[in-house]
Amino acid sequence: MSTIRDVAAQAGVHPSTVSRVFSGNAQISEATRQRVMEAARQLNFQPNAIARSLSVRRTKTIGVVVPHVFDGYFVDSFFPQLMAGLLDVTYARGYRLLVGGCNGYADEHVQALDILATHQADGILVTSSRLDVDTVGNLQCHNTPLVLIGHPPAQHANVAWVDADNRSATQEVIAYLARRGHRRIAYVGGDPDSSVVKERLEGYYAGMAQAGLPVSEAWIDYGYFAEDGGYQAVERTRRDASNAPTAYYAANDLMAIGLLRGLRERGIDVPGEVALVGTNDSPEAAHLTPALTSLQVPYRAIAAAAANLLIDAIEDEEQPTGHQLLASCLIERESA
Amino acid sequence: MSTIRDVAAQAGVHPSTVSRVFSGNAQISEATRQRVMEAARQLNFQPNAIARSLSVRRTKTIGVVVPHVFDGYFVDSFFPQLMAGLLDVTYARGYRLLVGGCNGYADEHVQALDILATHQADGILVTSSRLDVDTVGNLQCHNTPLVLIGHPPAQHANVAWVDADNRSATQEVIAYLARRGHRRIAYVGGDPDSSVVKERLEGYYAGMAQAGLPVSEAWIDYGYFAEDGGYQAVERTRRDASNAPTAYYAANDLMAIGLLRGLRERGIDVPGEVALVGTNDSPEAAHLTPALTSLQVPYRAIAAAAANLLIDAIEDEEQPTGHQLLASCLIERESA
DNA sequence: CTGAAAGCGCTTACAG
DNA sequence: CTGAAAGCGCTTACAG
Repeated sequence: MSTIRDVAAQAGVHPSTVSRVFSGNAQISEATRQRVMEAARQLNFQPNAIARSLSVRRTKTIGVVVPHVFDGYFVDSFFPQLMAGLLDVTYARGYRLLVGGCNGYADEHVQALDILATHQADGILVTSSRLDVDTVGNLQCHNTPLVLIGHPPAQHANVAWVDADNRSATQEVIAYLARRGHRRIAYVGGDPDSSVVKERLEGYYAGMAQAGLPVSEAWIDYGYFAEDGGYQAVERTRRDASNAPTAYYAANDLMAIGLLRGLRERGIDVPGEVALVGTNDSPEAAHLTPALTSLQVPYRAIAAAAANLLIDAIEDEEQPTGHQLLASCLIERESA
Repeated sequence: MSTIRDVAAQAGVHPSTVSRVFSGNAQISEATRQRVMEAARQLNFQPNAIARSLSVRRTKTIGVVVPHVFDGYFVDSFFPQLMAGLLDVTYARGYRLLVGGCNGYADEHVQALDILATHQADGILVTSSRLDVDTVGNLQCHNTPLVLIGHPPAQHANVAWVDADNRSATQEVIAYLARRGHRRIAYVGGDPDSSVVKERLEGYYAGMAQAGLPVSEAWIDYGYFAEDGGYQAVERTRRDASNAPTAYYAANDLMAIGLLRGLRERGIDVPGEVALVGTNDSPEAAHLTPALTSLQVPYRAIAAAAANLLIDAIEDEEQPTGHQLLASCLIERESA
């Protein structure tokens, strides 16, 4: 690989001149620009991005760590939509995306911290749904720009974040179900430690309260975001036949599919006897029988908004601030 | 941010000593290691990865550019499985993944070249299904390690690649259909310029020939990998009712879903009157009615194998060589 | 508009 | 085992 030096020699100019023609923003006479470009072409020169990054202290890269910790992470639509939104804006704005893997929630934070601390990226997006106070604090204390996808812990109201309207959207779903005459509505929530699940649970309680409906603890279950978890929730929520739910809200479609299977096995007709609403509008939702009514969460738009917030901050050389709550949309199909 | 200098000052040693304790592989007395670590802790020091990269000429990053050019790219299971496989091995081997977007096939190659030329990554994975000779040549002439996911053009037999057994797997599917008594079998292929589609078409012809079946041009159609393309293929392939196919093989599930819709609209029963086989075993395949028989392509394993090949080459400081052909597996369900 | 120099923050032969 | 120095390949005030 040739360097700026080689090109300079070839073109008969100083290396700094070569640097100037490649960095774009400098006054260079057309004649020398030509000479330099020609020399560069001959030597097949392209500036080394790493050297440039070290010098300008900017990598044109944003980091994200993906927590493929639960079964089905790469099957659910969350991940591809997240990447899609991130790539939409990083590409448009001339950035690249540095993706790190991890092997659990704790490690997710370690990896994110590592990307920040070692300056591998100009800023970082954190998607963890299990953020604790310390983690956010640690992430913030490197003053590299940081934006969360999801809500921050209450103590860190100052970090920038963007999220879906989990609480109110869930509340709306419950209201929708109540309007259709359901009184015993179950909530199948996924990982109980995740903040989304907590927000949705709040929305569930709010929706029930608003509709004047009592809540039985037996209706609240956690399917751990997996198909089998949804399946098992059927058994657990229907032990007392006289108190069995007539409607289920599941916090992702995978669990809704498990619920559907469990209900079908018991000969319970959906939506005839029991209504079912999933979340995420996964590719399979439209193709189930009955087609699954699902709460579509705008992950792609959320990811894009987060990336924009982050890049804005990077380019303005300040910590990102503010937050955005994007609206979900209930896709009504046949199951409810 | 503190640097190696600050830590050296604090610990009363030379900067090179600090470097040595952090680089791991150097003889350092336990006493000075302690002093250095303590100083680093106090100053919250972590080595700057960019500076290190410049010095060692290694980024511990591999690049990939994702071509979200066709409708449904982020819906199909190819993309998430690809990322899953890549993350599995990059994570395990201490690498990160640098992902670039692009806005079309031509740009895909520009981006890949850019990542290489600017040394942003130690090696690159190319997933393009529309590789031409020049592109591969250009990519190779930077002698950064390169591995293709998919077949190389014939002229570049020396690049390393890993792919699914597209040709023979498709041939097997045709044989399977022929064994079940089908004689008029259609091929709905996706983007005709993509190499996968060409390989599958070869497999189709081979399968038909092997079964002693004539092929009618009317049975070959391109759905451009989109649901609607599959839908439209129904009309085009059935103009001559007496020659209408009794079985369809579609090169992805999205198109198979479109075919299913088109057939249903015409009152044609699947699998009663017409058999249908898709490709990729997308999440929705199992949940369609009838459940879709689909050729499962081991994308995650392919991506993992490619990443391993690439990282092996990077660490051995040589161009990767060889290739791997991973077996697909027909998931038999109800549609065929 | 262009050159000469110092610097970005590490690493690593070379001595001792 | 540790220090002093040169180098990785750029950028960017500072002069002129």
